[in-house]
Amino acid sequence: MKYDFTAIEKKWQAKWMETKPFAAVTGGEKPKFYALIEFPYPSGQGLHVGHARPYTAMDVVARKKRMEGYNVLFPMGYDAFGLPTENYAIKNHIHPAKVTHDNILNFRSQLQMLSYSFDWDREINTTEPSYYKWTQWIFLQLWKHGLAYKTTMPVNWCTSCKCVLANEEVVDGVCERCGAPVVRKEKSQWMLRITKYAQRLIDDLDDLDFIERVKTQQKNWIGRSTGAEVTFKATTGDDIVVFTTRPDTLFGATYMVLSPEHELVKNWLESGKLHNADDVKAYQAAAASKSDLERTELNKEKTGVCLDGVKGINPVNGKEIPIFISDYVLATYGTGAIMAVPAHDDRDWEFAKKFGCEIIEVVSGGEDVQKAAFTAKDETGILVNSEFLNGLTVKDAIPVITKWLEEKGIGEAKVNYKLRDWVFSRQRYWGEPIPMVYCEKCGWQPLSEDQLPLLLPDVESYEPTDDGESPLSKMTDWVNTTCPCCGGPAKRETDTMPQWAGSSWYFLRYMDPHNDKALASKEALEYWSPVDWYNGGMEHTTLHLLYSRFWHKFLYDIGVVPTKEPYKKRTSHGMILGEGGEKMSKSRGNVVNPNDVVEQYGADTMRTYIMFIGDFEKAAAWSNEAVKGSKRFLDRVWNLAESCSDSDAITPANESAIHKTIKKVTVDIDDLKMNTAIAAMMTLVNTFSANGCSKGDIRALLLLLSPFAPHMVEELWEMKGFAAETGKMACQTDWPQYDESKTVDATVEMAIQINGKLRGTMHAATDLDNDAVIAQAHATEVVQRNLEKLGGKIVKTIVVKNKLVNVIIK
RNA sequence: GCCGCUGUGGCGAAACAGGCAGACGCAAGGGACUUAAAAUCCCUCGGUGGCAACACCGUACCGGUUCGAUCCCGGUCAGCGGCACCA
Repeated sequence: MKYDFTAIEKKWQAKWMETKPFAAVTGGEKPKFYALIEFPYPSGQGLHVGHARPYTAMDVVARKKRMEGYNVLFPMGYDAFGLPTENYAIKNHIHPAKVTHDNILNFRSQLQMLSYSFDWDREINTTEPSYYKWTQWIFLQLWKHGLAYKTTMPVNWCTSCKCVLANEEVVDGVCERCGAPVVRKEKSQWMLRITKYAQRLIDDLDDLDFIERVKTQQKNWIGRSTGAEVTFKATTGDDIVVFTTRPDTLFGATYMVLSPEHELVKNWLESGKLHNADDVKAYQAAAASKSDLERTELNKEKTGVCLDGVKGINPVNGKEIPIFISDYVLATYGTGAIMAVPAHDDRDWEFAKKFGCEIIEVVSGGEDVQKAAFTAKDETGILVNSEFLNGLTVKDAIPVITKWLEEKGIGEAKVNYKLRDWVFSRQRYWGEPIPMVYCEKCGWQPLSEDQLPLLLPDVESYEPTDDGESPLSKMTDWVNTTCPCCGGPAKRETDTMPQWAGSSWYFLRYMDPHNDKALASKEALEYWSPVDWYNGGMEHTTLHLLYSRFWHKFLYDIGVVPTKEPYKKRTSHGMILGEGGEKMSKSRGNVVNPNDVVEQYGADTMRTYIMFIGDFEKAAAWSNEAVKGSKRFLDRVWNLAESCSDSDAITPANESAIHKTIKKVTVDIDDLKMNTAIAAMMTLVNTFSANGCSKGDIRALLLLLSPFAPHMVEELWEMKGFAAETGKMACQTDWPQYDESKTVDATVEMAIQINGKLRGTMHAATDLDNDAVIAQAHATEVVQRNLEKLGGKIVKTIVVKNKLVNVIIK
C-alpha cells in the first residue's frame, strides 16, 4: 500500500477531533505539565511557516510528556485586537469583528491541518467580551491599588498609526509596527506603574530558568543604576536636585545642566529672573519640536544655552557654577537635572569643551583630563582635589561622600531605573474599552465590576482622527453616561487599551476558560500554575514578556494567583528565513505558505522538516529541496513497516541501535535538539534497512517518531495491529525506556595516534583495562611501522577509554 | 561607543566533559532498474599530491597551554542581536 498522506491525515484529524485525546483535565493523580507557546495575532496572511517552528517544537514536547505520563495542558488562542485588523477593516469597510472572525477560521483550520495537540475546548480569543471582561477587571484592580493613573505628559506619537506608543514600542525613533517617525506630543494618558515593580522584575529573574539572553535583555531594559541624589542651591534660593552615579566626583562639578522642560526653568522665566529669556525660550521650542529620531541622531554635537542671571552653588565647596539647559539631559530620567563633572564624564567633557567650562581633575590615574575625560570607576582611580576624599579609591570614596551628604542633609543614596511607566491608552477603535468614567464633580471613577464587560460599541467609522482622539469619541450616545459615584452626567474614557493588554494574562485564562465568575477558578489556578515551559520570540522580551510578568506579580500581590512568577522556563526560537537566507516578505516574493507544503508533502513531512532544519535557537533558511529529504525519510519508515517480519521480538542486530536511539531522542527532545533527534532516527532507519527488521523493532521506532509525525505513525500503529493491543497511538503512555547496558557494543573501534596524530584504528573489547589496550595497541602494525620510521622508543602511552590510544615515540 | 552571541565542506548542520572533525540530510557526480522520465536502490563526495598504500594541509585569522585544541587562555578580524546622551 502506498503512503497516502492526504487520506491518512484527514482520517486521523477527524478521529482525534471526535475523541479528544488531548483534552486536559484539571486535577487528578498524574503530575501536571503546562506547555505554552505565544498565541498568534490572526492576521489576514494566515499562519506563517515561522509559526510552525515553535508550535511544532512545543507540540513534540507536549506529546512526549503525555506519553511519559504527565497531565499536559497545551492550549491555543488568538491575540486578536490590534491595528492591522482595524486598518484592513477601514480600507475594506468590513467590521473588525468580522475580519477577526474570518481570520480566526483560517488560522484554526491551518493549526488543525498541522495537528497540534491542543485542547481545543480551551481556545480563547482576546476580543470576545467574555474574555476582555477580565482584562478590564484587572485594569480596575490596578486602578484600585493606585497602579493605574491618568496624567498629561509628552508621549511618543506615531504619525502614521495616529496613536500613542509605549517606550517599548519605539525602536530607533520610529514606530515598531509601521516604521513611521515618532514625535513627542503632550497628551493626557492612562499609565501603569510598572516602575514600582522594577526591582522585583530584576531580582526574581535569578530563580527562573530563562535563557540568559532574555534575562540580560530584561535587566538592561529595566536599567538599574545606583548613586545619590544631591541638592544644590541656586542663587535664587531654589533647590536643584540632581541624580548622580558618581557622588565621589562632587568636587569636580563645575557647572549644572537642566533639561529644557525642567520646572525651575519655567519658574525663572515667569518670574523674570533670566536676562536671556528669548534665547532660553527659543532653545526650549527647538528641543520640543525635535522628534525622537532627531534627538538621537543629533547626539554628535552638543547644544545648549547658559542661563544668564542664575547660578548654582556646589554644596561641598560653596563655589558658584553656571547652569545650562541642554537636551542631552532628559526630563524623564532621574530628576531631569545633573551636576556636570567634565573631567570624568565623556558627555560633560564634550559639552564643557564646546562651551568653555572649567575642567577640574578630582580622580587621578588617567591621562590629562584637558584632553579626554577619565571615566574608570574601578580601583585605578585615586581621589584628588577633594579635601576629605583625597587618597581614597573611587569605590571607597562613594560610601564616604554619601554618608557625609546624608549627615549634612543635602543628599541621600538613590537607585534609578531606565524603565518608564507603561503608557496604556491608544487612540484607536479595535481594543478593549477602558472602564473609566470622568465626572466634573468626582473626577475619574471606575465602572463597578458588575457593569463589566464594557462592550465596544458599534461605530460608523473606525478611522483614527487627526486631532488625536479615539474614534469612540464621536459616539456621543456611548460617551455620555452617568457618574457611578454621584449619578450626575459624566463621560466615558474613549481611548482603548494597547495590544499588549489581552496577552498579559491569557495563560491564566487557559486554565479555566469558561469561568464567568472569575478570570479563572482558584482550584484551576492552584493546579496549573505556573506555566512549566513557555517558548516564544526574542522580540517580546521587553514587551509582552515583561508586561505579563508585571501583571502577574500584581495579581499575586492581591491574592489572585498563587505564584509570584508566571513562567518557570522560557526558551526562544530562531526565525525561519526565505530560500536565500533573506527575511520572508511579500515584497521579496519568498513567502512559504504552510498550506502548499502540506498539500505537496503532508503535515507530517512539514513537521519533521521544520524540526530538522537546524539549531532551534538560530535563524534557518527554508529550502524546498531539503523538504524532500524529510519526505524520503518518512517514506522509508512506511516501507520498512510494510515489509518488516512478523516477529514481536527485537532483532538482535538492531538491539543496541534501538537503545542508543531511544536514549538520544529522549534526551534531545527535552533540550529542544529536534534536529539531532531526527538524525538519530534516520540513522536507525538506515540500520534497519541494512539488517532487516521485525515488527518489534518497528514498534520502538514508531513510539519515538510519533511526536514528530503523528498521523503516519497512528496509521502504521493501527496497520501493524498495535492499536488492537494497546489502543491508539495518541493515547499511549509508554514512552520507550532504554537500557544503558544495551547502548554499549561488545567491541569498539579505537583510534591509534602516534605523537597526537591519527595514524590508524583498531578494534578492542569494550571496557578493556588500560594495560591490555596498551599491549594490543603496541602490537599493531601501525605502531610498529611508525616505531621503525621514526627510529625512536615508546616513551609514554595515553589511553582514553573506548576512544583512543596515543603512543608517544621519541 | 557599551553589553551579549556567533564564525566548521558547495549548502543546512553534527561532535558527551580537551580525545578519530564533518554524524544526519540537501545538492552534485557515477552506476543499476526503465523504451524514457519520475520514484527507488548501490557507490563517491573538505582540499592537495599519489595507480595505490599513504602523506601533507584543514573548524575566520595570529599566538599560547597540552601527549592531544572546533572546544581552554591572550590578541585580531568579520557577522548578528540588544542598548544607546539614562548622568
